Amino acid sequence: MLDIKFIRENKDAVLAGAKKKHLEVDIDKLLQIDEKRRALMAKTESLRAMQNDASKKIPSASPEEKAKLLEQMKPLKEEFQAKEKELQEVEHEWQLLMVQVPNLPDHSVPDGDSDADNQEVRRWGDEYKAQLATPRSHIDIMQTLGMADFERGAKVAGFRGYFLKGDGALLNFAIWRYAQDFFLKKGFVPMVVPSLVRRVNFLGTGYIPQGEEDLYKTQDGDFLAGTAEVATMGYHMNEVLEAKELPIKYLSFSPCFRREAGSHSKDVKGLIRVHEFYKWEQVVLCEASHEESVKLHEWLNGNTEEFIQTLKIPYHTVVNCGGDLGLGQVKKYDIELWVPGEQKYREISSASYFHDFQTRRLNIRYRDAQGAMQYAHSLNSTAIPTPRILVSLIENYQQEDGSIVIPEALRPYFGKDKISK
RNA sequence: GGAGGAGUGGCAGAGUGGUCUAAUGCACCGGUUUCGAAAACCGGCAUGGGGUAACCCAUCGUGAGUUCGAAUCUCACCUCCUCCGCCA
Repeated sequence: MLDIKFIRENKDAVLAGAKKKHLEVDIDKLLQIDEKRRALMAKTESLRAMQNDASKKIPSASPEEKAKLLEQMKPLKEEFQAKEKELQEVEHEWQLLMVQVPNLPDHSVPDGDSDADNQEVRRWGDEYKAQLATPRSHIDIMQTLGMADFERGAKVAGFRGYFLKGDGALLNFAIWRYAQDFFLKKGFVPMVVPSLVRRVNFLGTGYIPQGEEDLYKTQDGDFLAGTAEVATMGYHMNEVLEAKELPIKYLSFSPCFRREAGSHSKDVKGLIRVHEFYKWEQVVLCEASHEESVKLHEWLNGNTEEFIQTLKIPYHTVVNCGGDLGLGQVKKYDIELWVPGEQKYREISSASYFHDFQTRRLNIRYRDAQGAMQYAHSLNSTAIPTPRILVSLIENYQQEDGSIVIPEALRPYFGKDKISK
């Protein structure tokens, strides 16, 4: 959410930002409602002031004066109640419009419509790309080596269901434990966070109202989160943080659930796009400074790049174009790993910063050096998702004889240097 | 699942229908004192909104209600605590 004062004073910038993100937003209507809201506020407040004033006089008034005051207040009260109801309705309408206003993208975000227009900013590890004439897909390799079972996955869990099995399951655990050790050296506080969380957390992080169709909902009205970001951001909701404890850095683990509504025909096989997966997520709250946000954004993305480099998996990093940014994001980097079976890069990580867009909705503040309340800034980035990372790992490390070599960095966690039949 | 208790500013905590403009303490900020610090003392200090300003309005878990007037009374919901039951 943006500050209404900012929207009033920077209407053109807000409109330009929405246009860059290819999002529809009716700022004129919002400002019109805002005008109406403020006028009604002034009216109800003055009526209430009159009522408060009369109420104050009553205790010390004589019986005659008291009767007179009560008589005078009758019409006032009716008017007051009518205005207040009207104000309530306008406030509601105002709120609905406010949560639709997108955050402004950074100047450095390229123009573009979709992920096809994202721009490569770094490429690394071409020499580690699988050099086979006809590389096999991870689906083929994993099934042959007994590492995954997709047919029974579909039988048990339905479309996009999967089982990890044998070395597939163990490799998955090895990656978690390696990632844990690697990222904790960077100074994060580790957490295991809920995936089943309340609606307010999704509103706060910006996944609702716009992205509701991609969430699983329970009969109690709660939702299953698609990322640990939701619960981790909710953790400090309605709190005033100590300035000296900033930046707060969490490494959160959780299962993630995504309906993948609207992607029914995409990536229907294998581990690229599944309804249920697991993820270590980096979440940061910092002081309200653009420079600090930018610095930490680069740092978060750098952490994941560094992790991928230790695994020697070829990747490139793209800066997402305006049309590929979410409502609250100021700027986003995606890290995409090379998938030999498809001969293209596929997303593994996403690092974004939001300024105070999320913290304003979640009411997460701190007191600055001058003693004034400030909304903190928030950022988040994938640390590592499983099982998706297995796709590139397995396909790039496949050998001519159908076996897989285990990346050196993982061997202490996996216990073997090779998976073969 | 059953019974009882509680939710008040950054924190602790008083307040049970009208001087609540929310006591008090801690924390924090400024000052006096000091070579400097601690302690002590003095002063300041909730948040949000509207207004050029004086000032006004809202907020005591959330929402509705009763009342001229609600932190205080009623109802619903949320959360926490204690006990009983069940259970990994």
